[in-house]
Amino acid sequence: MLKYQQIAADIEQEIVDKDLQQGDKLPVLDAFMAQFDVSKSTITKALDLLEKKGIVYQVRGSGIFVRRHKRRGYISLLSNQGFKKELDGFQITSEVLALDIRRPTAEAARNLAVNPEESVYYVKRVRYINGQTLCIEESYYNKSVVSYLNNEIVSESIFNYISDALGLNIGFSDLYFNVGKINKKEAELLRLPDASPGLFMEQIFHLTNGQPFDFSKITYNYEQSQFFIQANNYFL
Amino acid sequence: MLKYQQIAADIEQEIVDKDLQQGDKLPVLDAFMAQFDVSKSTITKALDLLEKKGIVYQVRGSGIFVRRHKRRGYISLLSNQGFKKELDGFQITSEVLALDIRRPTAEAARNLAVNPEESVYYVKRVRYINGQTLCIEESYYNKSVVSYLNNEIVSESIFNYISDALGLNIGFSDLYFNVGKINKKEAELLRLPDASPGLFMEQIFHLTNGQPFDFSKITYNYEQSQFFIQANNYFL
DNA sequence: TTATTTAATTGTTACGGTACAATATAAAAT
DNA sequence: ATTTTATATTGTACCGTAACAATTAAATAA
Repeated sequence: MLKYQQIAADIEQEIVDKDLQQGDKLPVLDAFMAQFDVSKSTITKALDLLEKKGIVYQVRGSGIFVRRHKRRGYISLLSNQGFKKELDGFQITSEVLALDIRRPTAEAARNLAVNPEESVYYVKRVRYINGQTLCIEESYYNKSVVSYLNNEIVSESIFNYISDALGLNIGFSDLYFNVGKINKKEAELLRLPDASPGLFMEQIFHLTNGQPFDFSKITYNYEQSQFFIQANNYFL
Repeated sequence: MLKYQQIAADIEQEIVDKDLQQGDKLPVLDAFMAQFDVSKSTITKALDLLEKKGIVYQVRGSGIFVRRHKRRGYISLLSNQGFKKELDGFQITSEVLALDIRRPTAEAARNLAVNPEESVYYVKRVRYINGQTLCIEESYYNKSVVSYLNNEIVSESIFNYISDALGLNIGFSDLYFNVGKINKKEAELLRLPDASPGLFMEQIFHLTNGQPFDFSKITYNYEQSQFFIQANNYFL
């Protein structure tokens, strides 16, 4: 792990350990320089990382402060790690409805930037949280990136598999969503009345080199869906 | 405007002018250094800014590439400028239903970090896009930041007023949302059937010094609401 | 041709330094 | 007391340098 990453992790851990709240002041730059025995620019880089992650904000002439933590139970749309096994203490489980290799839809081929003739992995899952249905998820994986998948990998975290087993780095994702009424099939899987409200999301994940490898369409149970985003103002 | 901001703006403009697409390669760092006659770290800073904004991504050993533009008609949740007058060519207008000074709700007081006894500005608006209802918006403004508001300011952009007239800098915002069914009142204002799907959003805007100044609750017309987010993977 | 190794390209980390701008604090003036 | 002015604090911009790591391209070997 690089110096600035380690320092960022240490500072973040300290915020948790000391249970610092929104607006609480952290030590000044010079203090961090002394504490970690690195140059000013390395500290600055660590703090910029924490700022991007929404952990702190910096005010020139004043100091470095803790930013608001998200409310409990909300899904952060910027963490970009797919689903984890847990969310604020709630267990997340998943049931695999389909796992096969097939021709992508035109839409999937476009978003994965693959030839429509070239077959891809297709996975359909239902996820549960706290005993309730959370969402239905249909994912297409670029086979030239994710060359092998099985039931075990899919029911665990695919993202961990890609990072750890394949040694690939997930870089960024684009996310589109809108709201509508779910259809009969979706209603059945989500155990909701037909035409209930639903959140429809499309997400395209890319490696750090820009290659898209995962195109997912997710339909959320509106009763279980609470989301969180932190935005920064990067105006020019 | 600072050097690195100007350079970022220039590069962004060039991407637009040359109509560069996802994956297209930009000149290398050394070329930018020569073009703008600045040091490497200034170019890096400009590119990091463009990366945060989701305009480009950088790959070590390979180059700097254009990132996907959002699809047309989607509202970007990270731009953080409130509503503009226009979205992808569609006119956005707004009708002011209420504008007064009152005691904040407990919720508003908490989110604005003001004393519940201390009165705040309250604004209720309906926004329209392309002749359709877009959303209902109830906003609370901290009076110690936004000391004066009138009908004209409110029906134009409050954010421009805060930036330009008051000389304040908007720093970051926290955004929460969930999906549900709209009630009778909301249905009427949005010109939708009762119990239609709706997206319910809460957003808290902060100045660069961390002070919250705007707490807004927005109910979106599900037929007009398409959203876009770009996420980056800042893992430690 | 295909695979492997080597070299060149290209962005990233980390250092050091100087000057500066925004804020906060202390001192002085009203 | 209140406002104004000076001073100290604190993060930001920009420069330059060196070494490094990931990728790509070229050269070599199988």
